[in-house]
Amino acid sequence: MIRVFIVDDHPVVIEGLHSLLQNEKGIEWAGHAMNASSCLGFFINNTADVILMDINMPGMDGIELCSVIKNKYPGIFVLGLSTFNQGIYIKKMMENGASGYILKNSSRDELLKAIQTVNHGGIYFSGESGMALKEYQKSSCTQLPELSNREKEILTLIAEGYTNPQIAEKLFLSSFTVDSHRKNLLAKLDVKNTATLIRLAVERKLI
Amino acid sequence: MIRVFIVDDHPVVIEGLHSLLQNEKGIEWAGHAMNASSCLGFFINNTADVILMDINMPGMDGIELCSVIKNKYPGIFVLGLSTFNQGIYIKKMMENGASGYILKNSSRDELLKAIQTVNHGGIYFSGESGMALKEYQKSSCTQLPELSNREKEILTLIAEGYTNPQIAEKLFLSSFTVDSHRKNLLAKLDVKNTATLIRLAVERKLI
DNA sequence: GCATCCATCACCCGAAAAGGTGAATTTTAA
DNA sequence: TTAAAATTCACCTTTTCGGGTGATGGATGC
Repeated sequence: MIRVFIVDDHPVVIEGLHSLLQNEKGIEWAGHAMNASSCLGFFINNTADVILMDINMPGMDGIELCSVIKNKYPGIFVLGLSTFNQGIYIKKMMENGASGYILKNSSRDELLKAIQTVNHGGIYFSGESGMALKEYQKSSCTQLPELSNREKEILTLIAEGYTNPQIAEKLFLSSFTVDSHRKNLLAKLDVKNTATLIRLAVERKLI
Repeated sequence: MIRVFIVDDHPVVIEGLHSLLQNEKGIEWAGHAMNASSCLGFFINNTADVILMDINMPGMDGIELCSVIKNKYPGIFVLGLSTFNQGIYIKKMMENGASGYILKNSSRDELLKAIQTVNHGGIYFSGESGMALKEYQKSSCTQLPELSNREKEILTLIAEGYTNPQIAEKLFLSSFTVDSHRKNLLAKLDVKNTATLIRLAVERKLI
């Protein structure tokens, strides 16, 4: 029996999910909340296995609530829930400990599949949101200024810990040249020093 | 109709999956291969929607094959398949474009669920492998030397691009002190300069 | 009580990075 | 063909980094 709790500020959604899940064997309706604080209040004296959590809510939003819940109750699995397919929110939700993400207009089968999957520790994305996540990750990479091959090459060597003279020796270049490329990298990516350069490069998977 | 292709060097596994899937409506058996090269050969003149791919194979392994397949045929979804629950392989497989991972001893239901999920672009992890992935990520972080709170604080500020004097000002410390912590970070994490320090920190999620 | 780690501060020195400016050649794209 | 971008090289200055060494007080733990 999987105890499911809902957090959503739209009564329609709560009702809809309730009617979808109420006759489902294996699923128990643990309760619902319409904002973050009443959700946290519920979990002081009660518990559940899976929380279906809206991302957009007044006050504390789903992303923050998710983080709080997972810190306090790591055993409860959170499934993100939203009307729209917004990669950036999906990503943030996952970074804050969610186990997956589904759309509110998902089919009953998909909803059940998602609940069952996350309930035993799995990760679930509905097809469209999985796509959106990949799209987002792609777009967040391509919106960066494009680097030339030489620049990428030098960026990689910087990340590997080589200094300008060492890179120059490796690539049969003057140390001045490497320095120029390095400065161009800082300018192009709009960062001030090696630390931020490498952080950006790793986070955006440029290397 | 989802066309499923299997790559596995164990005849038993192929037979087992075949009998599991052959009477399933919505699933079509596209074929099988027992090594990477015959798999690639198949896809020259044929296609499929989902490939169930063993991770451990003689010759080119599943991780490499997955990468090749996804480069040549991005529309085909790959589902990793293995007997054991090894986080590191799961992670590599995902980095090479797989859409998920299941264990060979998964239930028939789980297998179908996984195939359906990845077929429409979703991401699927069986409960145990999702756990293993998280475990791996955790363990790959904890095997690093532990940093003190002050060190973590300073590491974060370095990654944000602040110099020693700027950090000193922010934390009401002497610039010498910040420099000491910085050198300790380099020593503890066994890296030679800021570039490798930040790369490690971002990759291992220390910040 | 003593060892260990943390956090703090200090100094010397050489190497490296970063900011600025300028310029030649080659490649690429419009 | 012509303009733009990439690649290459050069020098100057100031700041920052990184290696080494050493010291003090406080907390923690055995």
